Amino acid sequence: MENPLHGSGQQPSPQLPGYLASPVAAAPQQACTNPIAPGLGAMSCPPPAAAVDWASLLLPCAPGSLHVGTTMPQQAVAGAGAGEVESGGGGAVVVAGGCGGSSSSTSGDGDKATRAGGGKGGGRGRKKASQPRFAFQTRSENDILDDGYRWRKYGQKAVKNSAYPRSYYRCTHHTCNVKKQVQRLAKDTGIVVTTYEGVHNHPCEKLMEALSPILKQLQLLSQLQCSTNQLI
DNA sequence: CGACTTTGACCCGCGC
DNA sequence: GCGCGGGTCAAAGTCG
Repeated sequence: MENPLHGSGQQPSPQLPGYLASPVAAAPQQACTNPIAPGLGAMSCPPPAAAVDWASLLLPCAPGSLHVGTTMPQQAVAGAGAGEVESGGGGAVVVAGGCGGSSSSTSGDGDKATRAGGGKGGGRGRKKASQPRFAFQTRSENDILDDGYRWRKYGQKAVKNSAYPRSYYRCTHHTCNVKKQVQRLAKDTGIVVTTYEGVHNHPCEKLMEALSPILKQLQLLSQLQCSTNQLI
């Protein structure tokens, strides 16, 4: 569910699992509101391997790559800040910050990794490294959407003007600094707004699991072809 | 026992 | 300068 780009003719962002970008059937009980990725509402839905955009998944982030779903029927909101993701009900919204820090909606004070301040809370990474950022909505009963990556929750905050809290997740991969925020729309509690920030610098785990048997078959085929050529 | 979630406190940016 | 709201940390608790 989480690739807002697919279907727009754009190359899906590498940081989002390509299989989620595929127009696969949604789970029966989950009507995805994202016309670009109609299957993205299905948390329990296994990756539809046949429809995977493998190439995009394995690509590293291309700074400056497009993140906005241009074919969205609803608005695309620049700088999807927290709580800024809204739309007329039912429609999907894709929000994009610029890749490479070109258009982050936040104050853009740079990466304060070496922030002063000790004690509890000292050195907290605060806003806002300019990371590529996009948000989108899915209609789902599940807040947590299985995008193929592993996430660790590191915070939850009550959001003003919303009965539902916002949850903060971070990719569990050691070298990966991707974060995402998950929040239900106040206007339509059936809609989950997910905001990704950053770019995965590692392949999707589930993708690799799905790929491994295919790769093995490819190896076998390649070997077979080699031996066939030798015979000829 | 490691990985993960919960939760309160802390810090920072921004608007007034 | 102050207060608010958002984002993050980290200790404690939970789970497999």
